Amino acid sequence: MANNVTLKDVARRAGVSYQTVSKILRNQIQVTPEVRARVQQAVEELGYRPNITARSLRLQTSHLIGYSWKSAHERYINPILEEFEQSIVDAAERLGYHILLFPYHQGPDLYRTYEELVYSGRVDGFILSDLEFDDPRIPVLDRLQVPLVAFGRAQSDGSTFPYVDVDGRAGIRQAVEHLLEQSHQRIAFLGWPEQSRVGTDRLSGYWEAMKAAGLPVDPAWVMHGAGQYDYGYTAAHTLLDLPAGRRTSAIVTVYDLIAVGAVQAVQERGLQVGRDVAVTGFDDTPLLSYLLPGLTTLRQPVWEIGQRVVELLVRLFEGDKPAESESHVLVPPELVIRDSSRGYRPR
Amino acid sequence: MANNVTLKDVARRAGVSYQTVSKILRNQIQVTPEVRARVQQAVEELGYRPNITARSLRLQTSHLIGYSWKSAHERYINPILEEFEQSIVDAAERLGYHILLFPYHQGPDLYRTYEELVYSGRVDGFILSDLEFDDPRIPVLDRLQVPLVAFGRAQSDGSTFPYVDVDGRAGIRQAVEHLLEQSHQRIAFLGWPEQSRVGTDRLSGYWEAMKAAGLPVDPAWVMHGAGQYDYGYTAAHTLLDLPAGRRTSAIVTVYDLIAVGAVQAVQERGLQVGRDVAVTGFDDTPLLSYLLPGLTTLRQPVWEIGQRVVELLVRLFEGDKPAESESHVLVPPELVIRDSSRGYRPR
DNA sequence: GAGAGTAAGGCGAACGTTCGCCTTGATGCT
DNA sequence: AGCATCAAGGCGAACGTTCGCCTTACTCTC
Repeated sequence: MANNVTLKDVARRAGVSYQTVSKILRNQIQVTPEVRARVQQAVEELGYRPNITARSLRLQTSHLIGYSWKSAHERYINPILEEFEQSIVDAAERLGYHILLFPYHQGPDLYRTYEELVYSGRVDGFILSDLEFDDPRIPVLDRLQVPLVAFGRAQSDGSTFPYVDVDGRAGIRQAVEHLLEQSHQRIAFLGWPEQSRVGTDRLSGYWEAMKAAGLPVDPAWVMHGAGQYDYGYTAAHTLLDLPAGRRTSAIVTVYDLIAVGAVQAVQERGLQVGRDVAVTGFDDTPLLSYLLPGLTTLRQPVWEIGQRVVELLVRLFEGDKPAESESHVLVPPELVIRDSSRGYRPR
Repeated sequence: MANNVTLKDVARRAGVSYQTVSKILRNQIQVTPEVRARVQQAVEELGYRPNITARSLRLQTSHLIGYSWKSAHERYINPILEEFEQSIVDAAERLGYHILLFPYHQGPDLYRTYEELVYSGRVDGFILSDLEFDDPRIPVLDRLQVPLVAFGRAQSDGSTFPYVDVDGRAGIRQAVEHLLEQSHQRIAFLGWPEQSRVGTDRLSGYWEAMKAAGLPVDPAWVMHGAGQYDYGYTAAHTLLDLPAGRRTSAIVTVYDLIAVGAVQAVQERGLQVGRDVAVTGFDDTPLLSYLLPGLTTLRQPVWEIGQRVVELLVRLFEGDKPAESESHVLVPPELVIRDSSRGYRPR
């Protein structure tokens, strides 16, 4: 239970009215040094702390931010999210807010749940992560007219909520350009299903880089799949089965685990990763470095994204209407070059 | 910003006093069916939701639980925590609470920070995870006299706060017994540093099982180390270097990544894991299953622990004084038997 | 038909703040 | 001396609930 030292207690001890104490503590009023000192002392002696609930009621703001993310299904793990969470908590704290957990589980009463949280004054706004293609949360929150910033973009339909996202296109472009520098010419792309928002974004980076280099792309090189390890494994085998003239010497993937599957396939063929076939991943998954130390990959600037998401949201709370360029932010990932894409020797 | 439909608005439309509306909605009063219907209709039409802040102020409880965990250092990842977080959010929601994130960063003003949160009425109590040997949070929160339940135990000094923890001793005992059944006789234990609370707990499970089986333990078999992969790797090599009569045929470890290192060492010797040397881990780390599918390990019942932690905490809120056995709970992990401990053929 | 009992709902107060306006007394100016 | 000015701090009200007690009117009982 909260401490029960209130303004009135402090006031009584300091011999002033409690409203005056409130104003003194927030520097909203000028008083004689003696009075200020008396109040300060009373505060210390009694251990007074302003009651946040009362303040929230009066100010009509909870200083709480709801964080909605997608529960990991079964034992799948998203390495990104923990760092993101840390980052938003850190930024929120810095700006005087706290983060309330609010996992998103699909269901018919989605609207009801959010409405509840917002109309009951529980939270001032939301941070969403794990946005999906046509995420159902977006229309719901749009309708509620509540401040909201997302990590990631949804489908580009009418609603244009503010977001901060990784520039997957620029990332993949970097990866492909890096491979081109290593004098690869035939480069495959293991992407996600065609409906995937993130997947198409990353794919376009591939196209851009190939086009800029003036290189032709064999349709067989571009694949779309839903799995992780297994998908990478079988897709890589398919690529390696192509006739010599069409066979790729490099495989760009949209996710580390897909890359791991591909590496496995390459090795099973008796080929050496890097020297014979280059492979790149995406995310720089922490644990992976123990098991496959040499994977070239793209590291998402998760910490920075978290910071910017919160800063943007707080600006919205304050009634700011940020410019387009400030409310739709893309941050490029960092290419981490390791052995899986080095030392290519064309044969 | 919160909806601004209040009890008074509903009351005006329904033609009753607002206090009556409040009571009707919470079923604290009997009214004629007509009045109830009028009120219900007004609620629906206006979209009334009780203001949580006002309720909190009146009831002197925030219905918020602070969750304090240790920020992952650098790129280390704790696979357990995400599920734990999910679980406590789920349980809290079920019981009418929400979880407020409050990462624990070491520092001199630790006390101040917690005091702030408690005395300001921000949270009703705390859940702690990642307890360390002599965790600094414990005395602080002890002094604040705030309801608190931990996932894990700290050093057993005076303060005996409620906790729910994995029974590491029982877990390791299970693992060792399983190996004994596979007719292993010389079993090594790769533990954590001697000061580690969790480490000594798990070690005692090893001793118990070996003693119960009446088997001698060579001091060289029991190792303490701080690392992860590297530690497992070098420790296993050391064990395999022992003279034939003292060499172990099984290696029990306290953490999956240590086991992975050990597996690597075993394989480098040209030995086959399982058939020649058995290895077991701890945690059933999700990603690992992609890379080392056959590792026998102990799966922590994280979901169940989260549920029980919250239930216990809510009981404390309600003024319950749970019995010793209810407030110090140990849950045994589940032994997941895979290939790394099967098919032993003594030579 | 008077008193007691009960059901339905009204009313004031309180939770601990913050905000805007008001009062008081001292000072300055002409 | 008379008036305006200003600094210091008091005071009432409001934020939206919940709680306990009170009033009113109706029904039952002998």
